[in-house]
Amino acid sequence: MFEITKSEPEGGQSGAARVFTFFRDRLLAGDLKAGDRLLAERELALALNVSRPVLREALRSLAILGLVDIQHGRGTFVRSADASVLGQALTLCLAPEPNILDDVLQARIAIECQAIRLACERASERDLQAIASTLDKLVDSLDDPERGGEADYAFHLAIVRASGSPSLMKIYEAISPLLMRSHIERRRDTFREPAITSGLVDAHRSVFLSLARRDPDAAERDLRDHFAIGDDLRRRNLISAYEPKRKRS
Amino acid sequence: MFEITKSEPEGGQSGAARVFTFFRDRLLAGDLKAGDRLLAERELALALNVSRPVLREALRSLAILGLVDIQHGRGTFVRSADASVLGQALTLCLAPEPNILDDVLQARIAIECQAIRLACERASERDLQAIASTLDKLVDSLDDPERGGEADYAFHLAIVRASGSPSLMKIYEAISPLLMRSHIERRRDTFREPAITSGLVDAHRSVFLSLARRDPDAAERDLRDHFAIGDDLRRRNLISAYEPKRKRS
DNA sequence: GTCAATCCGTGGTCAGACCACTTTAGGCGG
DNA sequence: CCGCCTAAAGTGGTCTGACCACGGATTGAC
Repeated sequence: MFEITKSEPEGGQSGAARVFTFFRDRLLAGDLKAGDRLLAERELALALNVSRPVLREALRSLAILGLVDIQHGRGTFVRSADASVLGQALTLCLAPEPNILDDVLQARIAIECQAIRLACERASERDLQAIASTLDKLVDSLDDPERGGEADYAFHLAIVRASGSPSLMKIYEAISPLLMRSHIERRRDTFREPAITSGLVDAHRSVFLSLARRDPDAAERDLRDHFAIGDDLRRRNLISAYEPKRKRS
Repeated sequence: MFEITKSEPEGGQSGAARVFTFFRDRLLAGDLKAGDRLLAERELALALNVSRPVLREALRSLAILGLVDIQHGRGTFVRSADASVLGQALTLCLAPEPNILDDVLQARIAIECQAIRLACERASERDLQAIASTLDKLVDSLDDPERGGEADYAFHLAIVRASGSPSLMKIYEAISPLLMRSHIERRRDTFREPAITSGLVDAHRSVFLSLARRDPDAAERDLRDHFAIGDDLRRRNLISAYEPKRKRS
C-alpha cells in the first residue's frame, strides 16, 4: 500500500507540472535523445498514473518549448533543442519595452564584438573561407535589396559562428527575429542609395581583413565603426524625413 | 450556417494551438495587461468554442512560459514578462553543449562590455550611486564568501542596468542562472586566498572610476582586464590541481 | 465583536467516448 | 505474380459531464 498516489508530494508539484518536470529533467539528463519516440498517450498516462488530459497538458507545454514534436496520427517525438523558442521567449519578454527594435541593436553589437574577438583567436581556415564566401555574395548582390540583406546577415552570422562559442551563437540566433524586424523597419526609411552600398562592402571587407590578420582590437574597431555608420545613417535619414515639411505634418 | 467551426482554418491552427496563439497575440498587442484576471475556465472555454481540457492545454502552456499565473481556487492572472523563463529556455538550449559553464562567460563578457560603454554615455547620477553602493558592500564582505559573491554579482548587474538597454538587461538576466552555476563550480576549486580578494576590490574600483569618468575605452579595458585575471586565476588553479601528483591519478 | 462553520466560485482531475489522421496489412483485380 | 485499393489498427485531437480540492466570503453562533 505504498503506492505513489497523492500521499507522496513527489517534489511538491502535482499533476501536469509533475509530468512536465519529469520529462524536462529526462531531457536535460540525456535519458531521452532527439528522435526518440514516446509511448502512446494512453499508455504514458497509465504509466505515469495521471489521466490523459493531464498528460496532454504537460506534453503540450513541452511542445510549446520545442522539446517534443507531436504529430497527429504518428506519435510524439523528442526534438533537439531549438533556438527559435528562445527567440520567441525573448520577443515576448521584450515586447512591453518601447523602442525595442532600436535597442536590440545594442545586444547585437555586444555579441558580435565579443564574437569577433574570439574568432580572431579561434577561427579555423574553414571559418575564414566561409566568411569570405559570404563577402563574395554581398558583392554580387549589391543591386538586389533582398539578397543583399540576406548576404549581410549571413556575413555577421558567420563571424559569430567562427567564435566557436555556443552561448554567443544561441543568443545571436535568439535575437535574430527581432534583428530582422528591426532591419525591415529601418529599410522602410532607408532608400539604399548606391553611394551607401559601396561603403558597406568596404566596411565589411575591412572587418574581414582585420579578422584574417587575427587582430582583435582592429577587428572590433572596424566592427564598431561599421555599426556607428549604420546608426548615423539611420539618424540622418530620420532627420531628413522630418526637416523638410511633410504633407501630413 | 457560417459558424466558425472547423470549416474555417482560423490561421491554420486548431484547438489548443489556436487558443494559445490567441492569448499570446493579445499579450503582445497589449490587450491584456499584467494583473488582469482571465475569465473562469468554464466561461472561457464556452467563449472560445473549445472544451475545457483543450483550453487548459493552452493555459498550461502559457503558464510554462510565465505569461499567466494559474492559482488554484482563485483564478488565472496575466503576469508581467518574466526573464526567468528565458533563463530556463537558454539552459535547455545550451544543455547538450559541452563546457557550457565556461562558455557562458563569453556571453557575460559580451554583454557587460557593451553595457559599460553605454553606461558611460547614459548612466545617471542615481545609477552611479547604485553602483558605488554595491562597491561598498563588496568591500564590507571581503571575508564572507557568500555575501561577497552576492555583492560581486550585484556590482556587475548594476552596471548592466545603468546601460539603460532592456535587451542587454534581459539577456544578462537570462544567462544569470548559468552564471551562478559557473561561479559555484569555479569557487569549488578556488580557495579564495586573501591576496586575490584585495586585488578583486581594486579591479572593481578601477572599473567604476573609469565609468564615473565617462571613459568608455578605459572602462571596457578595465573590465576586460578584470575578466582576464579571473580567467587566468582559474587556469592557474586548474594547473596547480593537476601538476602535483594527486591520489586518484 | 469575534470567531467559526458553511457555501460558492475557482482551478485540478478523472473516466469514457468519439473523431481525424497515418500507416499498414490484406484482399482484390489485373 | 504484381499493383492498387480498401479496411483496420494505432495514434493524437476533442468533447462531455462529473467530482475533488482550494480560497475567500458570507453567515451564523457564541
